[in-house]
Amino acid sequence: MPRTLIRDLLKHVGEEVTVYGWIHTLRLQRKIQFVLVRDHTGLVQVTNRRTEPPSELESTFEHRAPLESAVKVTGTVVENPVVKLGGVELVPTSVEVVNPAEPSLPIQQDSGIDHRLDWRFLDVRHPSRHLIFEVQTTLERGLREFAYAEGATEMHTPKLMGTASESGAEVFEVKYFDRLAFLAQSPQFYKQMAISGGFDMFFEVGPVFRAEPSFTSRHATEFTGVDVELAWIDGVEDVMRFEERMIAHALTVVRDEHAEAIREHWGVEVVVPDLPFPRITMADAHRLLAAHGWQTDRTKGDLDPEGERLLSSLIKERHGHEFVFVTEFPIAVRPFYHLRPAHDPQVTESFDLLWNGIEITTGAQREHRYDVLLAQAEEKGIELEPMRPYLDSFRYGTPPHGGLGAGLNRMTMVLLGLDSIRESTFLFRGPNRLQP
RNA sequence: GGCCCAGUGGCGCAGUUGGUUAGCGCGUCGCCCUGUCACGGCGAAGGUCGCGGGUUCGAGUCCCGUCUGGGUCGCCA
Repeated sequence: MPRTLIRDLLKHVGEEVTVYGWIHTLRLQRKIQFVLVRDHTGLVQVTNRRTEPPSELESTFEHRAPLESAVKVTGTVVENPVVKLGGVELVPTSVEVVNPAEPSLPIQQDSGIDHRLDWRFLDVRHPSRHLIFEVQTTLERGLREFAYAEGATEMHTPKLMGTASESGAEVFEVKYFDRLAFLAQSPQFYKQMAISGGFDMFFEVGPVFRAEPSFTSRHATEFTGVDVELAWIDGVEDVMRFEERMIAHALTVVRDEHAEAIREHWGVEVVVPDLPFPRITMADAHRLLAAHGWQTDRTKGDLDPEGERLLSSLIKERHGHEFVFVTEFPIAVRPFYHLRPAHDPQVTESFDLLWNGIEITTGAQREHRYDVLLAQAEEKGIELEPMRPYLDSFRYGTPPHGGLGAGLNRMTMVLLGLDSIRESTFLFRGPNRLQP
């Protein structure tokens, strides 16, 4: 029998079908057995009346199909309003235990996150956890769809690098035959090189590695980055306009496809944000926050996590908006390749995008003039020779450009209101976790 | 890395000012139960309370050390 997906059973009332899935719940009574079978599309109640003598099928449920066993159930789809789950039930004619689970599962739904991560494959079988990754797929697809429609080329840049790309301190070293290589902490240099290479719009979704021993609910040592780079821009505003439209599109797709399931499983309403997103300069953000009691010992002018949360809540109060672009970061907290505006050389043409208090993006217009780029790198005390190939790419007509890097797992976390990036990462990598 | 918190049967937790056989829920196993839908009922198995040391007549409980994990800060997406 070919497979029928559980969500499609209503189309097959009265027919004999076979569903493939896992034993979700067993409710075995004297005269009748109720067994919930789950596949990735839903749950169905398998209803089996006991017979005298007991059928093969009956004793299978009784003794040979522990919870989470993989099964194929063949039976007739019967409409029955008494059944709360979808109003249909499957009256089985045969059950094949394809692969039994061991009795007594190592985790349950309310197990701690760390323990669940040890048994992640079991954890993500649960419908609400499964949904996280369905949503993340749709979110990624929405972002990609938009970029494609705008004319982007999706590129794939190396994750092995011969030199540390930016700061050096936060990259992983790996053995590379008889020398050292580094894991890419962003496609930054490569995507700019693509702009120099004549690609008008660069798009990449790929792994990003950070050797930061950060112990927070929003950090990982490996995560999925969404990178965009745009050529021939007139200013950083073009980058922000691109991103807000891209996010609004992606969230529209997510809402259309998952709003109901997200409400059911996570109690969250998917909000498609209005355009444009609110914007505030870092200087204004400081003034606004100071007026609301924010105190910081930071001297360099960046926001701390508390400042980010407070700013987001103030913006939400004033504009009813979950997003806010913070612009014009001071040069001290930005890398050498960010463009400095003529009107104020102490700031950069850059931004962070906050979503409900969490930083999900950093973006900027880049310095495309070779001599200025060199001067800014030297000013930051950066060794030039190791990044010669990058610097050389600016010597032959690089157009003005800018772009952004966004964290896909962070976006999913904020979207669903999850309390940790561990939840929105299938197999999390952190300072204390390399397995599974 | 700093600070804070936690570690008790397979899982989630309780354990009162240190005091007999360390409880509860879920799960597991056995028996019972005419439609359940968080199914229900009865019974059973399963723990040297993270590890090491100390205080005490007596430590899950107090002290020191250590390991593991969580939260937060720094840093960032």
